[in-house]
Amino acid sequence: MKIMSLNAQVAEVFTQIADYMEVAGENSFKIRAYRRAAEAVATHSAPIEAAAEAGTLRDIEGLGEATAAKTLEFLQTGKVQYLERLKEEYPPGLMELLRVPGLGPKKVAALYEERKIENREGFAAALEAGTLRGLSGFGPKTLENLKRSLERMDKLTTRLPISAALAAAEKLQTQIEAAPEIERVFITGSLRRGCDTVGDINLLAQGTIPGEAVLPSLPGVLETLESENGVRVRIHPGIEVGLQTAPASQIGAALFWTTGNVAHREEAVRRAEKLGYELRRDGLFSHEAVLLQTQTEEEIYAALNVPFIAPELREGRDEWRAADADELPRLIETADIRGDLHSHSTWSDGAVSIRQMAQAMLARGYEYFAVTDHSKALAMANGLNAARLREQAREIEEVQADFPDLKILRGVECDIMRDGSLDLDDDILHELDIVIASVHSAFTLDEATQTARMIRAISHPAVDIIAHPTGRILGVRAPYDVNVNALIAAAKETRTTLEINASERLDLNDEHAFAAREAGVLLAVDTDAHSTRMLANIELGLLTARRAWCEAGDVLNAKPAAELMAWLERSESR
DNA sequence: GCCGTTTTCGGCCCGACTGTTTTCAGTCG
Repeated sequence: MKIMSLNAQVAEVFTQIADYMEVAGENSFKIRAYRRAAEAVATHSAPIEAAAEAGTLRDIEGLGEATAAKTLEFLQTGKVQYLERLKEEYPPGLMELLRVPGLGPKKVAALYEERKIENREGFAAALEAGTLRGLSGFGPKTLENLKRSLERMDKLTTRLPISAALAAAEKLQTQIEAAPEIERVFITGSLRRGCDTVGDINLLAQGTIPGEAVLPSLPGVLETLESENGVRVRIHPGIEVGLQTAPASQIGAALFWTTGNVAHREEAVRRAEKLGYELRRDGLFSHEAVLLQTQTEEEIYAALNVPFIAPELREGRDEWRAADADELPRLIETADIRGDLHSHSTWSDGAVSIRQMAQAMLARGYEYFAVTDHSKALAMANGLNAARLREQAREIEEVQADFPDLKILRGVECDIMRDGSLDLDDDILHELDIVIASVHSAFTLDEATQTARMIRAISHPAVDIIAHPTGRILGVRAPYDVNVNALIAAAKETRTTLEINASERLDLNDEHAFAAREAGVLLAVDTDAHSTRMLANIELGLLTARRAWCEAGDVLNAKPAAELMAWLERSESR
């Protein structure tokens, strides 16, 4: 479930072609070419339709004669015949099977050709019935692992990741605000609270015409649904969007009401009652039913005798008590972030050079950033060994000379091996300014083994940050089995920082980050940027940090450069 | 299918792990 730009849609076409070709057993270089084309279009910094119009598609590296032609075909007709033919040849359900960890193209082809299995349901049924025994390549252990894989996949969320939801919501916001008699549109609900995934998108319009007059006629709306309040529609490709409207005199109450969550709201209603008020969607009323100030949310909280409670805190957790005690955190903000400590360059699998990344970091107003390319175990990502890291140091030095106002840290994202050892020797690790360690393999270890593996890495004196500690990718990969509380305890003891990875991972999630912060573990909010446009994802990480009640002091990369360097040195000598 | 300071064909293409097809094919990142 994704809201997609044309770039993303074209990229999706190429990815699908590549997937079908895998199952068809096509030449692997051809498949790679389509995957590269997908990557090229997805990360192209301008709308692909602009390049198509200007006739410059072929100038995009990774697009050649065939892929440029297919891009044009898609932009003109909304389809690519080549893909349509592949879809006729193979059941689309096979592509879903390709996503099952442990099933690759060869096994999926075997399931289809030897057992006529066409989709995940058929596969699950065959696993259950034991009819796969005797099929070449499907021994008892493989079957057991595949069963575990399916169970793990069932735990995957089907909710919309916040990145896609925000993009969709902001687009709708602009469209609705263009309507006459609508003054302003607010994003509300779980999206406003910064939840990492959302079930639907809720909007609130300040205006005098009902939502029914606007929302159903917008482009991309598939159907209009039943709704008690306002109007609800389903938009392409299946997300529900609700729109309520309120006049300016009621907008504060409506915003408060629709933002939720329910527990937070109910407590507000109870408190209002105690004070002799009635808090409703359309305002805060006294006994005499006189409308009190509700043009802003701030006025509602003031009437309830507490300071304003930020949307990210409204989870019915502990925010009312903290508000009573005047102990609400001064939540971290974008302006508090001084740098990004996790980024990639073309030295490994990044899309841009160190120099380009430096320019983008400076443009964001950062004081510093760390170049943290992959280590050698991630061979596919062209990970670096010690020799290449030393070579890279020379380039960093060159770039650094041209950026006097930006401290460039020499770092690495070092793979944590299966046994918890690191992929690089201590001598090179100690040469670096900063070492991030992370897991990119053996996701299926049992919890005790996985936890011990990671604690060994956390305890390594050279390791400063553990990146994406649970390995999840929203909507793609469930977290591996690991005891996060044990990781937090180990991080606390060794003064290791845990990451809130602000990409499509949001890992740590808000609850784990909350626990880490409570334990006194420092967090790093990093984008793991593989391109300059990904630097904007810092906002998503900050929402998670705010949901974890983080103040600037809880976040490593909110420290000024000098303090950061001092912290890194201290941590080196621990 | 893409690409070219190796320029229009012939490279691209890594390395670990795992289970099983008992000598290596398939999968993963």
